[in-house]
Amino acid sequence: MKLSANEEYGLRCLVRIGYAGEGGSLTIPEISQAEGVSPSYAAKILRVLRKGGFVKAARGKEGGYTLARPAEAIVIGNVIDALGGRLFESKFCDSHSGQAAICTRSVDCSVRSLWRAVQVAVDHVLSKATLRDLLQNEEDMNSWVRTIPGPAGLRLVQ
Amino acid sequence: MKLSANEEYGLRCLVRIGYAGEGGSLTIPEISQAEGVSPSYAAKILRVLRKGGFVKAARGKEGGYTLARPAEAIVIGNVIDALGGRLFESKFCDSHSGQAAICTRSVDCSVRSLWRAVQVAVDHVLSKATLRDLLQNEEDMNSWVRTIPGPAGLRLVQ
DNA sequence: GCTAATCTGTACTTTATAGTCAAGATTGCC
DNA sequence: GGCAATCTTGACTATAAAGTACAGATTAGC
Ligand code: FES
Ligand code: FES
Repeated sequence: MKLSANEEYGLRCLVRIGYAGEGGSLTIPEISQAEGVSPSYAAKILRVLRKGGFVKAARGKEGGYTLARPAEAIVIGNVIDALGGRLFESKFCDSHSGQAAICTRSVDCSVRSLWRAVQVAVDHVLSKATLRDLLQNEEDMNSWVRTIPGPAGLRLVQ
Repeated sequence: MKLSANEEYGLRCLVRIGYAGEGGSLTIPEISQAEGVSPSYAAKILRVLRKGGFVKAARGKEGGYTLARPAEAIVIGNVIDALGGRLFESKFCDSHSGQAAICTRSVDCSVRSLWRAVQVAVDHVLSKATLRDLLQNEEDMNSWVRTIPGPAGLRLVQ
């Protein structure tokens, strides 16, 4: 259960573009340098973000990437889904092997129920966060996190 | 953000051994067949579970694997940590690149705050689940999940 | 139209994960 | 002791993910 490189850098690139403000744009070399990844790799990641509909690209001189929508309309959960897929999806149980009593896939499996619960917990946080929320400093973000109803908010406070 | 093969099969193997009951034991060929993985691979996974202190192995004829502790004393969160590591740990931000305003690693990063919140949400589910909880059918497990305070429980009900 | 800056797409290389294999060590039983 | 069933270990191969390279297409400005 790790973040993939796509997820880690993809989200950071998106935040970086968001920092450029309404209509502001950044080029691949700029993003690349800011995030400390190679231009080639940045291009690869930005392609995913573009295909996901989160950024728009302008070619040619004076080109660059800009947000496809206002930051508050970009839900982080959707971004992560585009960059790295979900932890648990319905087809998950079609792909793994094992027949007997536990994982009869689609009949009766307590493990599946647990994964589903974890996915719900993750979604609960990521579906509430928008890019707008990430365009603030860590302290403000921590305050925001505490506003999430439920444990994620509560326990972060310690 | 995917489950690794270790996590997926490791947990299922552990549940399988749990099904053998108090003091009951299973051999690698048995586990392998039940879970539909090769004996070699089952052995590799069981080694991780053994080193994590979740199962004990007996060699020789009449050997096999058995739970190292009662099922209710095995917290699934710990099992997953042993099998696949955590989503977010403090050293996470030491390893990624990028210097400028967002990810100054350890100074001020809203993204980090979000990952931390996700980790907390995951822990909230996995730290409450024990192997005992998984030794029941899916319906009972769903009921159990609903007892988790907060969103994971609530939203699974739909 | 030319040039330089930019994105786009595909193919490639490198590295990490997944999965296999075989030789060795331990134990119970006869 | 000898045998067969079992776990243990490290090295090996295969596959997927991460990261790079490059040739092509688009655009602004002159
Ligand atoms: S059937 Fe998918 S985890 Fe058991
Ligand atoms: S410093 Fe680690 S995610 Fe930004």
